[in-house]
Amino acid sequence: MPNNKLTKSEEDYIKTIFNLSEFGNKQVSTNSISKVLKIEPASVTDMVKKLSLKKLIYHKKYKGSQISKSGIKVALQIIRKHRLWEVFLHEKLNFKWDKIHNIAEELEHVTSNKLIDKLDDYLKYPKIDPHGDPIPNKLGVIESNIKISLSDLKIFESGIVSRIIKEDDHFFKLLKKLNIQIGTKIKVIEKLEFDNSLEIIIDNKKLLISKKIASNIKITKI
Amino acid sequence: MPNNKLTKSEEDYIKTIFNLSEFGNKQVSTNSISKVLKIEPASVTDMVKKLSLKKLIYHKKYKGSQISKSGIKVALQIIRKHRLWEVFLHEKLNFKWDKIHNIAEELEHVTSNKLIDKLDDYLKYPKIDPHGDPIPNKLGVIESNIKISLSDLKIFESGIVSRIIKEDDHFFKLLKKLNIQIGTKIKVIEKLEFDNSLEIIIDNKKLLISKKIASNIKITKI
DNA sequence: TATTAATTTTAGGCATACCTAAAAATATAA
DNA sequence: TTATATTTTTAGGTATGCCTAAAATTAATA
Repeated sequence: MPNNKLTKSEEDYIKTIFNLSEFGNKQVSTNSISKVLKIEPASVTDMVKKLSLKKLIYHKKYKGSQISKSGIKVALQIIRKHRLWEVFLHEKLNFKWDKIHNIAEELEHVTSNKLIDKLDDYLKYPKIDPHGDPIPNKLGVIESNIKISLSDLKIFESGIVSRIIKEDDHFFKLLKKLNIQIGTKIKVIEKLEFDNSLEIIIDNKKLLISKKIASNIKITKI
Repeated sequence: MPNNKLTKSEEDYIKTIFNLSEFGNKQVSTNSISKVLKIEPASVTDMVKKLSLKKLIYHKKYKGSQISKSGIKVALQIIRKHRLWEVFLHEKLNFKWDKIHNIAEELEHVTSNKLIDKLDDYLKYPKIDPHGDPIPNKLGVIESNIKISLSDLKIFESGIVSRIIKEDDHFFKLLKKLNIQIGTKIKVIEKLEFDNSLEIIIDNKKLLISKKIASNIKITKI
């Protein structure tokens, strides 16, 4: 039960731990949090203790952190805010989809629940954000939809890009150059044994992408 | 020249000092800042020193603070953000005009300039916010319009309510009860010598309001 | 298994932005 | 003009959220 309002920092940690935990199932290491948030491990330990006291996560010394039920609840609401603001920025203010993440990162910490519910209504209750990520509803429920990683597609299978996992400016730029965005149709025609690169076809053009790139792109099979 | 980004606190102080200074003309006392922000005078002194170092204000020990040119520039941009968000909340999200202030108070600190310019465009460059306050443009320029206090109206003169000065929930509720809002037409028919109360007519109904109420309502004469 | 390497935690510090209590300066009133 | 009241500042303290360096624990490897 999250009684008190959380600080921006606390919210950032909860969101990160949730994202790393794969829906609360995995233990999350101090180091991994440190890397995502670019905060030293020692500082992460401090905060992780604090969140543990607030029962938002469970933490055992040297054993990593696991997000609690109330932690998940909190995380889903932050993610809801983030993604609704992304929809707003993209659809209403005409921001390019690769520019919205950083701004939404700030807007997600604005506290009013009334605000986010009215925004949701204004945007007509969207189900996914411009990156293809699903938007939790007011109760934190996410409508499930089947997505797999592009790197898990088999040879001669095709799919529609529905989500970009790594949210990073460099990666966004790369995708732009490759003409890959949400909605793009991709067919895999070869998987190289040498380094697991994928040969794919987009708009009738062949190109080669690394395993790392492919595993950061989620698609829905067609 | 404001080089570095300001913290939320610094922005709150700058805005407050600007508001108290009547467009940079008046010295602002440490006590008055303390009262508006509900922060102890000793803490105000700390911050005022800091802002002075950043050349956003001039401060002489025991003599009060005066906002500088670059301070005014900063203040106008914060005010611009605040009022544009108020327009958004009122017009797009259908918030009642007496509910928007607190939310805008948070949104005004979101940093992206690109965001606020796109919002301005989306809202079609509004000139006033839902309280009737003018919105500075990108360059900080405010379109002037002649407004006087309702308490300065003479007997048998009329005006349209264009601005509520005191931003306070109790006052908003009172105005609601009196049926006074932005756009309301008011005619003064009597000024009582006893306590300077005003007898006014709204919608053909007579009522009595105190000097204090009247001086917190700005109108444009008609 | 013993040693080395990596991870995590503890301990002690720092900046921000607030606080209280007391001192200094200024303003007001007798 | 002197005494008193008010305002403002100084001095010292606190919580938050970060840091570095070193110690403790766990993991990897020879």
